[in-house]
Amino acid sequence: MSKYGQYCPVARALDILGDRWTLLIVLNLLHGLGHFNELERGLPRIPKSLLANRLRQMQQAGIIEKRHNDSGRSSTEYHLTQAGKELKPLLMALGTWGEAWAFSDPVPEELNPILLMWWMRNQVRVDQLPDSRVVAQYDFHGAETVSFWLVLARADVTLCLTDPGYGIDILVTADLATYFKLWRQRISYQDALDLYGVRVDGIPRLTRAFPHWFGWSLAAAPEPAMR
Amino acid sequence: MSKYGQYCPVARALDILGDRWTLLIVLNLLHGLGHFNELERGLPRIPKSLLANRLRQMQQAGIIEKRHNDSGRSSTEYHLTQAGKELKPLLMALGTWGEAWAFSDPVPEELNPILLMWWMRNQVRVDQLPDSRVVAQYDFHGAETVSFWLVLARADVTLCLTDPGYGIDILVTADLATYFKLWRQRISYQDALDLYGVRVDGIPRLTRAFPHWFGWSLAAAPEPAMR
DNA sequence: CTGTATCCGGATCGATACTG
DNA sequence: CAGTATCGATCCGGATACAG
Repeated sequence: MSKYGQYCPVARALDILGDRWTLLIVLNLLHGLGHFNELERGLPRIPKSLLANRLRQMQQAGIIEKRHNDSGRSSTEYHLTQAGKELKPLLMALGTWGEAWAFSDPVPEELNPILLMWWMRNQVRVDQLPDSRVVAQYDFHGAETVSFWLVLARADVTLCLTDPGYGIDILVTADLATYFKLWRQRISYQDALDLYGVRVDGIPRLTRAFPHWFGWSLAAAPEPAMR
Repeated sequence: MSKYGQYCPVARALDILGDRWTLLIVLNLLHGLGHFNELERGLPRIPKSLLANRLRQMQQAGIIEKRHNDSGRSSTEYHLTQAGKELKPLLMALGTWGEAWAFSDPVPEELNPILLMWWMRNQVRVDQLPDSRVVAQYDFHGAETVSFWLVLARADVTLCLTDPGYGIDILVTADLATYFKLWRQRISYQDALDLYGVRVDGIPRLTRAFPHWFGWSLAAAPEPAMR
């Protein structure tokens, strides 16, 4: 047993939550990701076997439950129980502290553009999107230049690693580290455009609306992600 | 490196705080324990070497600092930095969640009476004590019967494993598991006396005051620990 | 008494490969 | 899509020894 053996609420909580990856899995579940492979995408360095173990442990601890949708083709889904949902204040406290005391500029190992795109995909506020589908291309230049595409529609948001072929409505061009900092609100949207060389090109109707399409689900108030 | 490699405030916070024992060390520091051996007493299962490692890491992470009191004989003291002090809301969130969702009755391995006595010693509100020294003897019966003594004075509170020899002013008799639950406020002081066989004997002036001598440092409001 | 360093067996983690 | 299996590297727990 890897337990603390103390009759103390904090120690008891850490018995359940203290294992590596556990709280990051909860964070992903709070963001609405539920499938095994979705979780894996959000936790790039986790071994599959460890993810499977953690999910089993978390189920046993009563913070998540597994649901089998036999009817639909995408079968298994993990959901937070009430106990799991009530971890949100804890995750917010962690995030607040991390922002204040552990959030210097990104280091090279953290500049994984696919993870950034995945985060953005998951934070799209579909209710803010225009009626017709929008394709946004992101060109990131950093160590090397890479491109990704987001196909934004109310019914579904898809992240593509190759041009989906519908034509480009919005072209975002940015330094990768800069865009990470923008996404994390370390710099404002206006400063990103004015001072940090981020470009958002397309017809004005779309580029004006663009910064309002992304949200910040763990923030207390549902503010625009970028402003 | 045992880092998550994500540019995310939560992941960054967990890079620093996620190692085993780290948050429990912070908890002890928040309770005012500062010496190496005090921390060791509050973390009964931690290897000395691991405690030394963690303190070094925490120092490097900037959440604690080491102070050498060359003048006094008890040399080194560890203190929380501002970053460390601001972990208090996080620890409180952990405690709140743990109380709500992970705080069933104690299991036998958790019934360490010395740890309980140590917690009580550390939570004495010296300002509530009477002017003259009080000796309280605790007789715990559980798997076996054990006794401890608390010498309570404004200037100093001492935990003894043998009778200090000043005479006994207050005698507390209780089942060990029951007293743990009382200490953690899972049962009220009144119920402990009326329903759970806890006895507090001595002259009325002292036994009436007794439950107000202990505090709950992490609680938001400085309420009496037991009522 | 306080604090640190070292050693070792076992548990956990990380990376890769493989399966239904 | 949703996992298992395997294996070397790392970390943890416990004991012991050592220095101011």
